[in-house]
Amino acid sequence: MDQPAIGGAHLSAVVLMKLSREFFQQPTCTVAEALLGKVLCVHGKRIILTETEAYHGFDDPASHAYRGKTPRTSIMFGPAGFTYVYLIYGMYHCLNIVTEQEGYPAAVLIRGGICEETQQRINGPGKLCRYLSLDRRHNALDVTAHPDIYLEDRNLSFPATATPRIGIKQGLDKAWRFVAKKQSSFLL
DNA sequence: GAATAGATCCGC
DNA sequence: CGGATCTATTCA
Repeated sequence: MDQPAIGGAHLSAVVLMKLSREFFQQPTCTVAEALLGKVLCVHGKRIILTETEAYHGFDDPASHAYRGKTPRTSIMFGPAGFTYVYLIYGMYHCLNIVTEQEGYPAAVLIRGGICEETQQRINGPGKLCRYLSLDRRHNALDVTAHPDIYLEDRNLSFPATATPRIGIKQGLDKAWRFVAKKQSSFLL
């Protein structure tokens, strides 16, 4: 266990808990919704997440793993907490975090958030990866162990609205996209 | 090998 | 609404 030391000596210590593998092993929609308000840290840049999508299982035609394991999607079948970064439309990258148990294909797509430093809103997975300089070199990294790519829990919880996912033509019956409600005091 | 559709974004 | 731009996957 690598829990932070929050013993008696700490005064105004902010509890910055790095999200653990157990967190990502939960059901994919649970993880996707719980990620709202969590902070994605990549090479020093911090994004407060406000929009995610779940892709999982064998009954989800929008999932890359729908037709079984392929070289590209094999990471989705692996253990939770690893990145799945792929190139889309020849020019953009999308960042996902693998969820659930090994052998079950599942991941959460990171779609948007707010840059902590500039308060600038970032919407869209392609723009988010471009902003963070993420590409396929960052595929299959363990976000529960990587020193520069991880997620933080600040004990914020953003109420979520669930909607159908964006940019897909199948699986529109599922409300697996989670967006932070704007009423949240944090989001002005 | 060739064909095709794609978890996007931007500009007209 | 179409173009950019490329590749994973499927089909012959």
